[in-house]
Amino acid sequence: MMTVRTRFAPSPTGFLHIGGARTALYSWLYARRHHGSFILRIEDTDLERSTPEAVQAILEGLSWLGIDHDEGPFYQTKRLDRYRAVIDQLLEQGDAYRCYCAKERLEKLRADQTENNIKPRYDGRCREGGHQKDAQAPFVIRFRNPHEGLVEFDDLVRGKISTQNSELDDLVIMRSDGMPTYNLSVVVDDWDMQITHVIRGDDHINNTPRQINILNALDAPLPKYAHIPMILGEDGKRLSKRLGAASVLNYREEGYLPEALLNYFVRLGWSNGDQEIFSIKEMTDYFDMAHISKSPAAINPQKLQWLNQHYLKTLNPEKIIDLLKHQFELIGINNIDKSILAELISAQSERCKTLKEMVEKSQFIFKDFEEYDADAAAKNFAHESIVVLQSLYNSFETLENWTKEALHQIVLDYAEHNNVKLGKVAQPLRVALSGCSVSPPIDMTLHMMGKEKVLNRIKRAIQYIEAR
RNA sequence: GCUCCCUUCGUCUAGUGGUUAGGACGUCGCCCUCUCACGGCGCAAACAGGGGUUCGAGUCCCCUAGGGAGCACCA
Repeated sequence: MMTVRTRFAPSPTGFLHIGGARTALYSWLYARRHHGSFILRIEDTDLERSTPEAVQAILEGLSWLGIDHDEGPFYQTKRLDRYRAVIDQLLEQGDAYRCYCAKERLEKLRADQTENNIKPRYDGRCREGGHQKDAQAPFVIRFRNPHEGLVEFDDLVRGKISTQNSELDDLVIMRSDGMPTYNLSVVVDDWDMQITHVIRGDDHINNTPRQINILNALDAPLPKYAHIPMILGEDGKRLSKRLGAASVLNYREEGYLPEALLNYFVRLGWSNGDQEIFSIKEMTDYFDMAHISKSPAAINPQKLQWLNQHYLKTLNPEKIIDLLKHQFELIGINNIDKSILAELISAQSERCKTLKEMVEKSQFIFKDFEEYDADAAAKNFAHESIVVLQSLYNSFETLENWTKEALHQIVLDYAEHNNVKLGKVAQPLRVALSGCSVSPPIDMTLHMMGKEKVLNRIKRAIQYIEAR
C-alpha cells in the first residue's frame, strides 16, 4: 500500500490564521492517522508580498500548536530551476506556448467579456503562434489547455466534481519576469514531493481541473484531493481581522492553550459522532475524510472558551504553571512561588476561561488593589463588620501553621461560636482581602495570600470602615 | 454575468429511506453553595421552500431561493 504523504503549503504573506491552522491540522492528522509523512512547503513565488517575518510567524504558530512536519520546510524560490525545466518540457511537447499579448489588450478583453456577461478568459490569440513582434518583446508562457472533453475528479469530501474543458482557458504558468505561477509550482511540487493527498481549502476547487490537466500533460500521477470548507467569522461572513482572522499566536497571548485550539479546530468541520473532547491521540486515531462536513463553519468563541477552560481544569497543572507564570510577568508580577501557582490553578481554573483572565482575577493576591469596589463595600462593610474582622485578625495573627485547613477552621469556628451564617463572616473578609465580592474560596485565598498581606489588608479594611 | 460548490436548533454538529430528529456551546430555569464559579438536573430551540420517486423522505431526483468560491503575469 502506498504511504500517505500530505502537505501544508502556506504562502508567507501574513501570519498563520485560523483557516490556515485548521487546514494544516487536518493535513497533519491525516498523515499521522495513516502513519504517513507531513510535508511543509512555503509558497513564496510572489516576491512582492512574501516576507521572512511571515515565514517565521507561520513556523512559530505551527510549532506552538504542536503540528510538526517530517520534511521541509521547502521553499519554492529555491526550486526555480526545476520549474523552468518543467516549463521547457511543456514548451517542447507543445503543451505550452509563449504569449506576447499586452496587459492592456487582456484587460480590455476582460472588460468586454464582463460587459457582455460572459466569463472572462484568455481568447487564445497566441495559442497558434505568429503574433510575436520581436524576439526581445516580453512574454509569458501559457499552458495549452485542451478544448474538448471534461475533467472529472473524485473529491474525498465533496464527491464527484466535473468541469468542461471549454470552461477553462490557457492559464499563465510563467510570468514575464520568469517566475512560475501558483498553478504550475503546486503541480510540480506535489508531483516531486510525491504528495498522495492534497488537503486544502475549497477555494481551490476551481483550480483543481486546471492542475489535473497540467499533471496529465506531464504524465504525472494524480494525487487524491480533499477540499475542506472555509471558516467563517462569528457573523457568518468571511473572516475579518476583527473577527478571528488574527494570528493563532494572538490566542497564545490571550491565554488560550494549544490543546483547546486544536480541539476546537478539529471539531470545526469534522466530527466523530457526539464526541466533543479529543486528545491528540484520539484525533489521530479517529480522523477521517468521510466525516468532514461540506459546508462552511462559523467560529464560536464561547465554545473555544469552554474548551479552554476544560483544559485549564483537567490538564496536569505542571503543564500550565509556566504559561501562567509568563502571563503574570506580562503585567509585572514576578517571583511567584511555584507551589502557589499550582494552588492558584486549582483554585481559579474553574472560574476562568483563559490564563489571561486567571491573572486578572488573581493579581489582587500579589499586588495591592487600588480601592474597594463600591457596591461590595456598601453591602459587606457594615459597622458591625469591624468586630468580625478584628476577631479574625486576632486569630490569624496568632496562627502558627498557615495551612488551608487551619484557616478554614478559624472562619468556621467564628461563625459557629457567634451563631452567624458563614456568609456573614466570609463576605466581609473577602472584600477586605480582594477589594471586591468575588474571589476563590476564602480559605484558599487566605492561604495563597500569606499571613503578612492578610493582616495588612484586614487592618486596612477596619480603618476604612471606621473612617466612614 | 458565467462556472463550480454548499444549505439540520442562534452556533458547531449526529443522522447514509422507517428516529418522540440526538449531542455540544450559548441562553433561560432549578438544585448545590462563604462570593463568583465548577458540578448536577431541566426547559426552549432545527431538517431553506416547492415538486417528484417510494407503502414511507432530513436522508434519493428535479426546480426555486439563499450563501460561498473561482473567473489575475495572487496564492
